[in-house]
Amino acid sequence: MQQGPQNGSTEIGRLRPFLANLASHVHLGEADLRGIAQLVTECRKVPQRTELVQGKQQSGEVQVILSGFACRIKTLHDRRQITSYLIPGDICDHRYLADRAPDQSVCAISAVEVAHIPVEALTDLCERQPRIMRALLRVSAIDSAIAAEWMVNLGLRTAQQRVAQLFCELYARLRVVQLAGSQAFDLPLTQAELGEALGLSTVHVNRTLQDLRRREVLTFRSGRAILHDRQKLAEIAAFDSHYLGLSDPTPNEAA
Amino acid sequence: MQQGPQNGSTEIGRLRPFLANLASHVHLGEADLRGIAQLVTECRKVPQRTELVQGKQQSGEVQVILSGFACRIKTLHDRRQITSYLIPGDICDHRYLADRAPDQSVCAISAVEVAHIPVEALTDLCERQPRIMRALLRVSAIDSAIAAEWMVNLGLRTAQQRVAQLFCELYARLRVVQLAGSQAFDLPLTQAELGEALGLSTVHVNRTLQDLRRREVLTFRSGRAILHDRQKLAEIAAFDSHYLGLSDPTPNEAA
DNA sequence: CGTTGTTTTGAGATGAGTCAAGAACTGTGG
DNA sequence: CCACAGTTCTTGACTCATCTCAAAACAACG
Repeated sequence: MQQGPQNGSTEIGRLRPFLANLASHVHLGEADLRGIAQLVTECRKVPQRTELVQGKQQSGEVQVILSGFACRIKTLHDRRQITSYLIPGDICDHRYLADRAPDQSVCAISAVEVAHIPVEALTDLCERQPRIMRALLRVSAIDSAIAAEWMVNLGLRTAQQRVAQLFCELYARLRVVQLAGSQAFDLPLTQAELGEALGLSTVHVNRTLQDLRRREVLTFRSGRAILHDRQKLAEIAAFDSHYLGLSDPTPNEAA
Repeated sequence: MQQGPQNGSTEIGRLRPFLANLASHVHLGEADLRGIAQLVTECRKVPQRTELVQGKQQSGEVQVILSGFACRIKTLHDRRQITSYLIPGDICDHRYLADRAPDQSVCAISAVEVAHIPVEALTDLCERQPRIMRALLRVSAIDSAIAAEWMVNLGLRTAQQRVAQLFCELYARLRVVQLAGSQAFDLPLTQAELGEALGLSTVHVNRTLQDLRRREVLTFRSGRAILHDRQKLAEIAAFDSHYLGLSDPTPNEAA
């Protein structure tokens, strides 16, 4: 299950979502991609419900989701708040940038493949390739922007709107890594897990989903989401994708 | 009102809160401080309720709060969500690190003094002084950690707990910049503004504050907060200051 | 086919919101 | 120093979105 560094191209294959994510913000050349791929020291599969990162525990490695879904979690008493969903291509914890221990734990929702990259090696690479540093900073900035949007969700939106906005967001993010079709995508979450992210009880998530289904806007069933009417969904959510920074990457600089 | 670069020491005086903030995470020497101070191109006072930063508008400058209070805001329809409070020493928007336009606007709550620092000059300085870069990244990481904690607030805590946690947080943060006494601090917010941050209606904030006052835990009145019983307040909030990263800075490296 | 986890339903409870109006401040100008 | 206008804070009464509890209906799976 553990594997040493491979020849670049194999790793590039596995890392595709991550590289796509980075490249969607800053144009990266073949050399950059290979450079990143070569830093991967380990690639492991973890079963669902496993803790990938323990809060308050520094590790010297960055973990990147290659496949499957995970989430960041904060716990209060015995209740959990999901502070973000991690999809393929996402970095588990951005605090490595500041050389700090994570303040949240990360938990696999489905079975997940993660790549490990030593922080030090990554930092070195960044020094040599500022483009890569920029890409990492942008990814991190977007992470913050998503957090802000989630605060709006929790603070201002109704249950309907929260669900709608979350599905809009996930659709947009999954498209970047080619994991969403034109109107559907896989999303291996339970309604309980949706509730933990949206600040709603499971029961209420259920009722809200039923309603959206009845209105033929969104169907979410057995791990698959179908957006029957994206227009309408975005309207309900008052969704403005701007915060996801999905505009075109800064113009090409080199190949 | 606008001022060119001054000799270092004057600027260091004004910038004290910012420098204290940075230095609380990474030890910085005199030279570092002076270096930062010299980058300030402008120092302006703005009246309360002024917009300091416009969302979606890139400016090439970082703004730092020197005195007074401000907040970041996201708007939905015509309702506002305050996504963070900015106190002296805080950076208005961290997206400069990623060369991106801010995605939130920043608004002065009280009259505020802000320093402007050109991003480019700052970036240059960071390249020469990695310690400074590290400090900036940590400050930004803490900003994210605060955001996560606010999500817990909005998603999991009751009105009581939200208010309690917010006051605990502000107390801790204000202490860093020497703006909180042992059990009281100035906080020029209205109850409505508290509500916009906490996801509560003004009326409910009012009732909650009254309750905390009656129980002799916290008094918040005419812009001043008195924490009669910090212990109790922290208990109510289930406050764990860990996320603020207030531990001692990494050990001294140079002067 | 029993076990376990997830989704649905129903019914009743409640925290927080809304609306509306009055009281208490704050600052301003005469 | 007072009167006035504009906020901000309080209160009361009523509504409502969402929660809790509890049990039933489904699914998935070895």
